[in-house]
Amino acid sequence: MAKDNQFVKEIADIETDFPRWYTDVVIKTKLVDYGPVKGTMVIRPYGYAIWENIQKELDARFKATGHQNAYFPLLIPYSFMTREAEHVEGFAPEVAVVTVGGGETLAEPLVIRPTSETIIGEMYSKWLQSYRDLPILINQWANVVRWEKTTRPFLRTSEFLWQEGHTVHASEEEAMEEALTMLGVFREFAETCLAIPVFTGRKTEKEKFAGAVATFGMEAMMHDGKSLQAGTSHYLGQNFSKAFDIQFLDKDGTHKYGYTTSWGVSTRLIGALIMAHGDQRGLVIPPVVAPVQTILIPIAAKKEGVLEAVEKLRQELFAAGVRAESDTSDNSPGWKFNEWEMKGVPLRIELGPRDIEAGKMVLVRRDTHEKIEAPIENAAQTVKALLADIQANLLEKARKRKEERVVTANSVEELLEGVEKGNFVKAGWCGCRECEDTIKEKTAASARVIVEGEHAEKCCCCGKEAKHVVLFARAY
RNA sequence: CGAGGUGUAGCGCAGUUUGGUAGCGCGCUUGGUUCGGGACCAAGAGGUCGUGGGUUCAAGUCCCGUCACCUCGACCA
Repeated sequence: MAKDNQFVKEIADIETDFPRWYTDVVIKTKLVDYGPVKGTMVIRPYGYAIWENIQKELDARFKATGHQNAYFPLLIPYSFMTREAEHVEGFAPEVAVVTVGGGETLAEPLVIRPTSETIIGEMYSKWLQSYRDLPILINQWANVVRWEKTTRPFLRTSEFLWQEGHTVHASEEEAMEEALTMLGVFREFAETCLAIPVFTGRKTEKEKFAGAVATFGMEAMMHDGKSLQAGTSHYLGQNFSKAFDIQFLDKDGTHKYGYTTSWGVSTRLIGALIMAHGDQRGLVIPPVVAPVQTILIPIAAKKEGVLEAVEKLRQELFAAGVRAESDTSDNSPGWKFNEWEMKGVPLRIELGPRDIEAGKMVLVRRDTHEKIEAPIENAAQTVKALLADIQANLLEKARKRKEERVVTANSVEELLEGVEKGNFVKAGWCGCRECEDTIKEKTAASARVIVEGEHAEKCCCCGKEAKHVVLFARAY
């Protein structure tokens, strides 16, 4: 394989120095910049455009499953946090608290939301009267703040953008179904739009959301074989409905507590797609969410007719629904090739005097680097077909890696060997916390999800009868 | 929170060991020639060396404090 380093001088080696590669790429491609406050990031236009595309796709899916958008306040009375015991225990260490407003010390401190179960629960208790009001199916697009100790752009920041769905149902079954449905929506979205195949399943007690009865997670395999939690869906049972008095009068004339769920994905998804698809030349953005799907590069731009031909082609593509841009800057073509490859644009079109004369264009795929000559006629059709093929190819590549890099282990030693080679490891587990902690301690791997429909004889740690097969991995 | 590292022009760095006029590359501005994988020539602009104090005739350099960021670990979307 050709040395990609000859093209990219300014990005750390992706195989040997992956963390550094990541920060190099997100900064140099202008996805983000660091904010002045520790752990904060500025999402720059190129990064925000990816988020907008993610929002658009997800929002359509939420609406299609019956949800409506709303917006709840950023500031939450501190006392709300303390109403659900596990919840406050989990979140208190990382909340930011406002104590002064208008120059005066506040009577009650206000929490900047780390998540909104509490304030939304408070409002739902007001809104819910009758079984006829159910289900309540609301989503909000918002920012949240969690005072994290170590941070990295997109993956963990003090403030991040996300969506959080919060629903109330009349029965346990219905709420559980909702939690699983939304997990499925996340999964389908990840595969269709981000080209990231994921593992989904229930989380262990240790890993579940603070205040949930059950948490279901979506885990994605990154380039280095580590796992990234890319989304979660929680079945909250009656924990929050009891803490916030979310009751309704049922058909039988008695008051009952509702069953609630919450589910969300965040700007971390941008980090996920970077670390899932990127290569030595930089980003590789799946066409569905790419801010620029096709970049047109004029060759010998000052020659007569070149810029005109490029602009005509760009407009034609744009009219056909392709996010196409042209780079008419003074930089040399070679510089532009590298720049736009680093920025992960799925498809490049080179158009020079020779092509124009021959009625052709040169297309170059970001995923395979393949050069293709095609007639300028019907360009939109050609481009759309290629973009679809690139999307499919990225998913297929990721799927192959996901399948190849899952191994099974019968002992902690085997588990360690597996994760050290950059694999996900399936192993039997007795279900006790001690074994989970021991495994974490000895292998630096954590239980990502419980695998459904598979059985193991023994716990890989203590040797007792296994209750579950668990997927272990080192995680971000 | 533990260990290590870095703060000097927009970016990347040298200069600190041994105190003595603030440097280099890239980028930026102007003009010209170029253009199919990071072009070239010429002329320019740009810095209270993270920050506060101290030592000294003199501090980017030495001493004390402090802040921020990065990397690796323990906890989290």
